[in-house]
Amino acid sequence: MSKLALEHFLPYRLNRLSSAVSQQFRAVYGPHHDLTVPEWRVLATLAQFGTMTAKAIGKHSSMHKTKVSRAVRALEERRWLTRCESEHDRREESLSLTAPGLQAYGEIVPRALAFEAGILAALGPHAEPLLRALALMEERFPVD
Amino acid sequence: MSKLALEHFLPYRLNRLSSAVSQQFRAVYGPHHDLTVPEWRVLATLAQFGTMTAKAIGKHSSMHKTKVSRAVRALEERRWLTRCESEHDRREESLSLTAPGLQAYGEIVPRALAFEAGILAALGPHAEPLLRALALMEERFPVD
DNA sequence: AATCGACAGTTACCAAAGCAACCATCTCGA
DNA sequence: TCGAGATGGTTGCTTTGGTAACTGTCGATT
Repeated sequence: MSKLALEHFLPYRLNRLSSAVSQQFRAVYGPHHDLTVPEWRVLATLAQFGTMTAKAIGKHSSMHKTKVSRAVRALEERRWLTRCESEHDRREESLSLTAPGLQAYGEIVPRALAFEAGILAALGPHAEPLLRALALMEERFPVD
Repeated sequence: MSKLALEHFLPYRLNRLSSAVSQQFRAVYGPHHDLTVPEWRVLATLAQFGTMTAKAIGKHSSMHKTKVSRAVRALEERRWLTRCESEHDRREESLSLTAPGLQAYGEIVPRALAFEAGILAALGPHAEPLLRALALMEERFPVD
């Protein structure tokens, strides 16, 4: 009978690693601004692209529309984001960051990049191959 | 102001990939035996090591004790697992798989290995570096 | 042997995520 | 122009996961 060692099994390892990295990453924005992961993703996406709709945010950040909806509301209550009804289609809303939102983003980004750089530096020469392998796997497991 | 592209950000990419792989993997044991991920982990761990306690399962599969507790109960109700009070310490229970549990495991494992092999094959020469990088990162983000 | 702190495991409670139903609006075709 | 289906977004329900409190047992110290 074939055997399987869980600790060497790829899906398990990816899952474990992803959780650990996410949890550590929370320390980057946690202490100052208490964000959830979906909120962070909405913030980052809006900062990256400027004004856009909830649908577009969800597509770019791989989040279900309910997750986006709730994260948007949370950021709105924090005054980091404003809604503005699109004039040519009143179903959708144009979302954009406010000045405080942009400022918070500006504070988080350098630390986020430093966090990532720290991991890549620890990988040293293995960083490059890892990123290539990641890209290949992302291609194999595309966004739904 | 520094910029961050979410789709290239390592924690995001790991998280996305891990979810996608896990979801695809559910198709491996999903259709025949409807297992959750924690249940699969308990099954795999018990099959790997034979009789052991819930605490030990949690440690090996990186799961919180409540997750283990619930997965164990679910497998017990399915008659895939039996509890047996340890005689030298009545706080802990010796858990082991039943014949049906072992049989289900035996059916799942080859397909799980094939699933993993498929991914690694698609990575081709990038597989080896990926695994090395994974190991390095696991070292950097150890189990709590 | 009585008690205190540690420990295995369960349960209760709360936060987060997904699914499905829903509302409002748009588009397209008769 | 009006009706049917599609679409952006929200809300309610259910499932899942985590934290903390609890139960019962052990080991050690007295």
